[in-house]
Amino acid sequence: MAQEDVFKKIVSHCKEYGFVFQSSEIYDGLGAVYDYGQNGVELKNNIKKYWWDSMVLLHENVVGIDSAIFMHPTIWKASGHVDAFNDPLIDNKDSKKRYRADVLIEDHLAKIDDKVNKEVEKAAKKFGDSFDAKMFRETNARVLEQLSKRDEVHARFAKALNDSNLDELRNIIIDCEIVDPISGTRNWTEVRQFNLMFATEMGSTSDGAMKVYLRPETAQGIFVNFLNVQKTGRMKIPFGIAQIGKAFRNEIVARQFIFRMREFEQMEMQFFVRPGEELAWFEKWKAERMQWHKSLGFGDAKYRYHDHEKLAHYANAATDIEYQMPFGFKEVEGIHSRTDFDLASHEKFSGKKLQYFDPELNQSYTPYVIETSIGVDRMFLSIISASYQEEKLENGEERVVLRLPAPLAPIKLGIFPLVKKDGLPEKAEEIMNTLKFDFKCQYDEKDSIGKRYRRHDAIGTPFCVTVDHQTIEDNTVTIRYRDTMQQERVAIDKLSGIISDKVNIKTLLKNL
RNA sequence: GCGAAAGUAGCUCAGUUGGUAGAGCACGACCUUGCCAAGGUCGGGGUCGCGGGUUCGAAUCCCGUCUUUCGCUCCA
Repeated sequence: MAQEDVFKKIVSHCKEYGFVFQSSEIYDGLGAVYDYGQNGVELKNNIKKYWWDSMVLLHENVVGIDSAIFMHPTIWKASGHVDAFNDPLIDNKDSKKRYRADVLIEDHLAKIDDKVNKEVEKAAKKFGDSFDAKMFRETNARVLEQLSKRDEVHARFAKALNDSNLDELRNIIIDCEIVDPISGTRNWTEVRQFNLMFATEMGSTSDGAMKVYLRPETAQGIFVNFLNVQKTGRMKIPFGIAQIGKAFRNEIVARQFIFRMREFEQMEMQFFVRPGEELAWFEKWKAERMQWHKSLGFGDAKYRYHDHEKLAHYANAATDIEYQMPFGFKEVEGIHSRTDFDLASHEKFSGKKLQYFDPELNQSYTPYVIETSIGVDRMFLSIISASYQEEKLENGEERVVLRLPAPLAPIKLGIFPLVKKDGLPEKAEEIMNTLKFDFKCQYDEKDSIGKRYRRHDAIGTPFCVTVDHQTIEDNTVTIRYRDTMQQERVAIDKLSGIISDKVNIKTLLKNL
């Protein structure tokens, strides 16, 4: 089966079995926004718990917070998002290609500069050591004109950028007769601004409302609380702050199901270290995070690192952990060495000192930061993709089974009476009522027993028990395993012992 | 945003040159059966994405629009 078909089936499966629904579906949907259904939310919560516990429970020096989605707007100036998330874009109508208008102009100006410089060099050769720019200008009207035209465009460009004047950017492209490198034409659309941050207003308009953004990442909530946590928690460097929460990006193109959404959830941890020690910590977290993924048992070959060659302005090392999705290897988690960029920038913009006094070194410094940032929804997709299997059975039939790691499964145990009479439903309910405090159980008496097993295969339930007539006599049930489809007869009071360990997040954590 | 394709029941789809909408699965009730998607009877569910137009009559033809998917593009 082609990979795209597998992906389509996974998307359908997610809807059919209550994992993921398109947002606002009865109103034709809302682009690139999705809702998690009754099974999806359980799986997602389990993923979050696995991450949270691996960070906060297993590391004495990592604590969590839950910061607000709304933050002071200046935070996004300090973080660089206000500038970096604003791209003026223009399309060429012939080649159908899209360009950043400012990059187009910059490239053009670089070419002109190059050309003028060559002319100057040529003249320098001709005039020898006695050459100077003034002399050259006086003797070469043509180049003089070029120089002045160049300076004029540079000035216009700088002003247009400063004013965010989109029309002027387009005028420059037209006036400079910039052509599309592919189509070679000058058939351009308008320049449009794409702001990747969602904005809303806070405060009543009569008082003068303030424009606030929905956070495009959770990390800044951690940075601005760095001192609060460090002081009140008496944290000593090195230490980390973890957070799980929603983030919002107004993506130009959001595609591939829940892989790229406009509203999504992140699990981020910022780890504060001594300057100079950041690269060693970067390597440590890089390895540790990979181990977290591999512990799910989907096969090590499904994961790889992708080291960044081109680094963002704040980073001095960066890597992605990629997972082999049905549509190729894709980033699931990013690990970045962010230097002191964020804390230093917030110091500058807020005017508050964000430093740590290190008693061992007997000095204060702005800590360096290693960030681990993982998309919950991408993780969800990778787990569903890895777990979804269509199996050919010995009898020639096919079954669809979600081989989720048991601790992540939405339902841990299906409880069925073999028939809907003879007191079997009552007995099944009784078992349900004793076990439901320990893990998520689901009772089902509808349809044949085989059908009920298959329904639970489809949502990844690792265990099902069936109450039959023998149960009434000797208090034993059959337990049926999802992966092998094998059954065995066990005493009811042994059930909890058999299942508990296998479905506990602890089981995953102990592999780390 | 550009280009292409698609949109009919919860799902997968059929629907003839235009004549008031169908199947399988799923869902609900009951009967029979009882360990791997059983059989039977009955039943619920659709203003055919939405809005206009042509026509005596539109799921079907025309225009517009919305949404989705894929490609381009972008991606901290």
